[in-house]
Amino acid sequence: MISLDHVHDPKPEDFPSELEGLRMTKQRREVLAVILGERDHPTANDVFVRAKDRMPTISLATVYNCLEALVSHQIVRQVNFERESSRYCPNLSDHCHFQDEESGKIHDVVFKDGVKLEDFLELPQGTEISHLEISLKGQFGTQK
Amino acid sequence: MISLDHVHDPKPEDFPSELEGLRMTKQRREVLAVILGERDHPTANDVFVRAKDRMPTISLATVYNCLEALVSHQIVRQVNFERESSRYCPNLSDHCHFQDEESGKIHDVVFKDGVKLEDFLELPQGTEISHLEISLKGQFGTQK
DNA sequence: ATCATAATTAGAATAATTCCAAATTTTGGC
DNA sequence: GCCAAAATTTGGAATTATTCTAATTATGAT
Ligand SMILES: [Mn+2]
Ligand SMILES: [Mn+2]
Ligand SMILES: [Zn+2]
Ligand SMILES: [Zn+2]
Repeated sequence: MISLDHVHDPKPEDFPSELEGLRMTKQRREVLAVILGERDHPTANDVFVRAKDRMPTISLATVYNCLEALVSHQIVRQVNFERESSRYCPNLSDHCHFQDEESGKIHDVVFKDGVKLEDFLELPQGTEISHLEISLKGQFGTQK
Repeated sequence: MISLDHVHDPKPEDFPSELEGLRMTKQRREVLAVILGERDHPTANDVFVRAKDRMPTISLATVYNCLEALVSHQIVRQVNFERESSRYCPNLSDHCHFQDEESGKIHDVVFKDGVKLEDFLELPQGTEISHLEISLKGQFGTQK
């Protein structure tokens, strides 16, 4: 697993020409830079609008193509809340998502130390989990 | 909270004329009977097709209206897997969903006894959770 | 029965995403 | 560097789940 998590305000040039076996084209770099730059879980359209700032010729289809490439190579994560449009998250560590219903903002939520999913769920023996998504909504705590 | 969970192969007539403050119209009864009858987490269109058997005049718009009414009155639950169409579940007890990638079938998964969400997640103090969805995908265990 | 309100219906509209076919860019071999 | 093949990008069309609209029908209260 790569670790791009610490890269704040990244420039597209910061990325090598290949990542996780995926060719890093100009557009893919730009899309990745957008997602790493402001970690607010943007939608595809958000990414499109932001990417156009530095790359006015990029198309929405390309943004979707890039997102799909980045997700399938596990460079970014796709995040879903019910039937809302998908959002994208550069945090590759184990975590889930909480949406504050007042602000609409999405927060990363990490698991407590040492907890394993199997400790929580009655899963039949031999179950192999390939994908897990936990999404919460509610009122974010005022205190930190 | 009502408990319709034990009702197997229900007839629309089994339901009272009002449930959880919701008027039980012919169509709402039929939609609910479909969801309780075969507990395979049908999509809206699945429900529509099945409902038409006994009520050939029902419309898809009505199925959507009924589902929205039943969900908002907490008589059934809406279940989402990534960007797939929503599915509907009559099990009102606390549980989450596992989709077997081989068969596509969705299984209810219950939480182990006594576990609380706050034991698993680093949530800021004062967080109020109004909605929670946990969706898993993978290979279902061959052994029971 | 009358009236007001709520629910149903068919079809149109919406919107996120995917598909398509053409144009462009990149790559690797020479 | 030049060329052919392969990969990527692009604009626009297509898809599809869901929502909306406006007309019709059913319900419940008086
Ligand atoms: Mn995912
Ligand atoms: Mn829900
Ligand atoms: Zn995240
Ligand atoms: Zn269920």
